[in-house]
Amino acid sequence: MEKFYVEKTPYFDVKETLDSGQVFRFREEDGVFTLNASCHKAIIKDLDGRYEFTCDDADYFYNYFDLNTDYKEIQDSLKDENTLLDAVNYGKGIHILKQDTEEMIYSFLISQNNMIPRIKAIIERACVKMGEDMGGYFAFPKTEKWAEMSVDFYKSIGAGYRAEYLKRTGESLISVDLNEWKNLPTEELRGRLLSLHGVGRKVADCILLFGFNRLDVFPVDTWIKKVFRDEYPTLSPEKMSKTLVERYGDLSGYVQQWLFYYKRGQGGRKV
DNA sequence: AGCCAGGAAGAAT
DNA sequence: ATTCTTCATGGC
Repeated sequence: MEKFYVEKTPYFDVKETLDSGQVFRFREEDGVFTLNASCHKAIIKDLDGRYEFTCDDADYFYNYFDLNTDYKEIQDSLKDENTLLDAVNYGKGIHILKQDTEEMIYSFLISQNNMIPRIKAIIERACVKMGEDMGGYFAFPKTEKWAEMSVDFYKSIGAGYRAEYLKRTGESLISVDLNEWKNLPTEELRGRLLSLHGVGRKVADCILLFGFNRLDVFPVDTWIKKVFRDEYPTLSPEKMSKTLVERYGDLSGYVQQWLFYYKRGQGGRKV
């Protein structure tokens, strides 16, 4: 196991980052976070002023938590809008994680029309039953496994009507090299994602943001709709997303995450 | 009982 | 090209 330390600042907070709905495989016990990402594991402790990361791969998690990006500069460059400033202040320590592409695809297939605690539970069961045993924890299942298991199996772990999406997307991705997709411009990459059964605009944008680190996207979910329904009452979710990307440009991904976390927190979390 | 949750597919218009 | 209906599941 490797260790590294990161100073706790107003611009980086592990709890806010993990709890902001972009990642599902973590738990908190007595202020200690246990996180699984792809085939990796990290234990993060808040030691009175700095974070201690104990993990299998320090380089992986340093990059994963996006610790080379200056979030103060990003926040300082945002427009002077009341709601946005309140949202940034509320989730000031959120970073956009650089997560595994495959993990984001299957995770956000499961996320649609679902609740975060349930999403976490379904993914956990999938990892336990499908993922490689890493000794004490399980890796996120690979595409070959998602293609292999049956629709009935996915229903048995609680996926509901999304079971077919998981099966068919697994079969589709067998013949895909996702590393090639990483070189595509955002628009074209979104098109590839939309060709997957069960991936619509919102899920595609979440995969683009969290799985490809594309910041020029603005996922519009039920919470973001609440934020902008007064300002854009007639826009469909897709047009709302396009409008917001025009408005916030390459900062769209950050802005979306701050607003999502703020609105969901204000609206009353269901844990 | 009905509505909601990090929505999308398929059908109807 | 848009709008409507249906789709599991569980909490409230």
